[in-house]
Formats: sequence, structure tokens, C-alpha cells
Amino acid sequence: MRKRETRKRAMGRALSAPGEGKRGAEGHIGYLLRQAQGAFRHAGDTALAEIDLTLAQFGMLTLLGAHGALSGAELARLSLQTPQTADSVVKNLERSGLVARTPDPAHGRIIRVSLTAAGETRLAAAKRRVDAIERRLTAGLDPAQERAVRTWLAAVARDLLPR
Amino acid sequence: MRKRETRKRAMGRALSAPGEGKRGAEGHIGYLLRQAQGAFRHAGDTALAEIDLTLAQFGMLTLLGAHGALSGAELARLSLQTPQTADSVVKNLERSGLVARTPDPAHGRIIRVSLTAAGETRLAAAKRRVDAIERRLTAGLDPAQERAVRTWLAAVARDLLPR
DNA sequence: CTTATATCAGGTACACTGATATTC
DNA sequence: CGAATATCAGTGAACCTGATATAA
Repeated sequence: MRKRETRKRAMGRALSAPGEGKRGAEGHIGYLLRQAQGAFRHAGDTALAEIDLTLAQFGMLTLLGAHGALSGAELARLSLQTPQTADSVVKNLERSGLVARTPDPAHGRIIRVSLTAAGETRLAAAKRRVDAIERRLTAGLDPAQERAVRTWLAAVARDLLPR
Repeated sequence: MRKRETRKRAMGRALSAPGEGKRGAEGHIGYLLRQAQGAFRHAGDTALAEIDLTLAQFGMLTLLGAHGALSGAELARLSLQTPQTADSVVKNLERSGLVARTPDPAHGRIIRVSLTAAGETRLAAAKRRVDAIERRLTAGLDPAQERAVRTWLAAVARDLLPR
């Protein structure tokens, strides 16, 4: 939260790699997916950086917004990270006052992480920005095309995810 | 190259976040794209880690494979990173013997980075692994659906990229 | 005792900014 | 001189493994 606001070109892996097969919509579909997500990630990350959030932090806030208070172990499982990694992200969010940790009333070991009022506000702002980008994505798709795209994306996630 | 081979659950942001709108193919299309790319990235990163490569390194090798020898500044521009970041990735690749730096014959300041024989081999192995994943992605798409998906992915990358 | 949870400590790759030296 | 290039140094967020303490 110190040098994040001046960030300008962060993120974006190998977004352009001509020669990787053919151009446009003709190349490897995995390559197109990488490009598309790279562009989406770049746009999203830039938009998020303006309100001092990283994608990892946005992911955590989204989980908390959807599920309510969660333990560190639950956050780790849901975000497919180790407990230590999840904890370090939570620590940064806590330092920014976006989440709070409170001991579980029933279980003496578990500490529940929840959104603060500032966290809810920030999450809403982040969603607004990400949604604006999404709107650009669906413009220009007719219903049949959009259906094909959605079905494919859902299938990719389902087939490629562990378990 | 020491603790990468034991990596098990690395990567993957907020892959699962029920409540973020509807399920399956009904949610936000940007959310579906995040999920799909997250799954693809997870699968790709795991496959790459087995041959001791990161995604950033794979990106660099791909650029060099497509363009031939490039200067550090050119690599930085093509990968949308700062010269320093690109240099650090190149340094790791150099340490692994996958790329070599040789002074430009014409320009006394420029140093050209190129693939070594080991780099070519490793890049080919990486491509094979990534291609295998891609094959799983296109199975189950009829020609019309595949065309719609490809067109959309290309459009997303084109519309969202800087410039 | 076993399992789950939280967290400390240490390490790496990758991203940034800032500063510096060199070459054209 | 200015502009581009390479690279040093430092910082930070996010990922990992390993070890440890505590609670159910």
C-alpha cells in the first residue's frame, strides 16, 4: 500500500507471442485462452491496483463475502493455497483494516476471519470495477455464441480442476 | 529448482466462490473466465513445475523461440514487464543454462539473449505438456462452437490489451 | 494418540521503484 | 547533450516447505 498506487504496467505474462502457430482466432486454443485471461488479468489488476487491492486479496474478500466468516484453514482450502499462504494474505488485509480476526466462541483454537465495514465497502468497489470490465467482454456476442462460450468455460474449469 | 519438484497445490486464485451469482454456466462471464483460466493455469503450472519451469520462464522461452535472439529491453517490452523484472527472469534461465547472453556485434551496449540447445529442448518439452492440456480443452466442441469460442477469446485479448 | 488448526521461520521467483554507468 | 540500454540495490506480495504449539 505504499508503492502500489504508482504501479503502471504490472502483470501480464507473455501476452504477445507471434509465431506461436497462426494469428488471430486460428492458433492454439490454450494459447488464445492464455492471451484472453492475460488481458483480462492485466485489466483487472490495473483496475484493482487503483483501489489498493491485489487479485489475491480480491479473491479472499470475495470468498468472505460469499461465505461469511471463515477460519484460516477453510480459506486455504477454498483458495487452493497452503494455510501459511492464506494467512499471509489475510495478514495484509488485516493490516489494511479490511478484515478482522475473532476467536471462535465454540472452538478454542479456531480464529474466524470476517469482513469489516471497510472490507465490505472495498469489496463492493472492487466488484463494480471488475463488472465494468465484464460488460465489455459480452458486448458483441449473440445469445447462441454467448451460450457456447459460457458452456465451454464452465467445462474447462470443471475438467481441469483437481479432484 | 530445489523445492519446485515437491510442489503440490501451488497457484490457483479464487477458483471456487459459490454465491458469486449463479452456478455453472450462468454466472458472470468474467467470473467464468477467471475460473477457466485459473484451472488452466493450475494445470499448466503443475505440468511445467515437473520440468522445473515457471510460467514466467515459459513465457520468456516462448518469446525467444518465436522471435530469435532479443535484447533485454525488447524482452521487457514484449512481456509487458519492466527491464529489471525481465532481467531477473532471464538471470534465472541463464543460471539453468537455458539461455545465453552474447554482446551485440554492431552495438556495444546491447546484449542479445538467445536459447541454448538445452533451452530449445526444454521449450519443446514444455510445449508438449501444454499442448496435451489443450487437447483436453477442445474435446467436446463441435466446429461451430469452437469457432465461436476462438473468435471471442481473440476479441477479448484484442479489446482489453493496452494500446 | 491422532487430527485439525494456527502460526513462526526461512526461502524463492517475480513484480515494482530508484539509481547508476555506458553507448549511441 | 539526450535517449536507450543494462544492471545494481532494495522492497513487497505471494507462493512454498518445515517445525511447533495447542485444542478437540
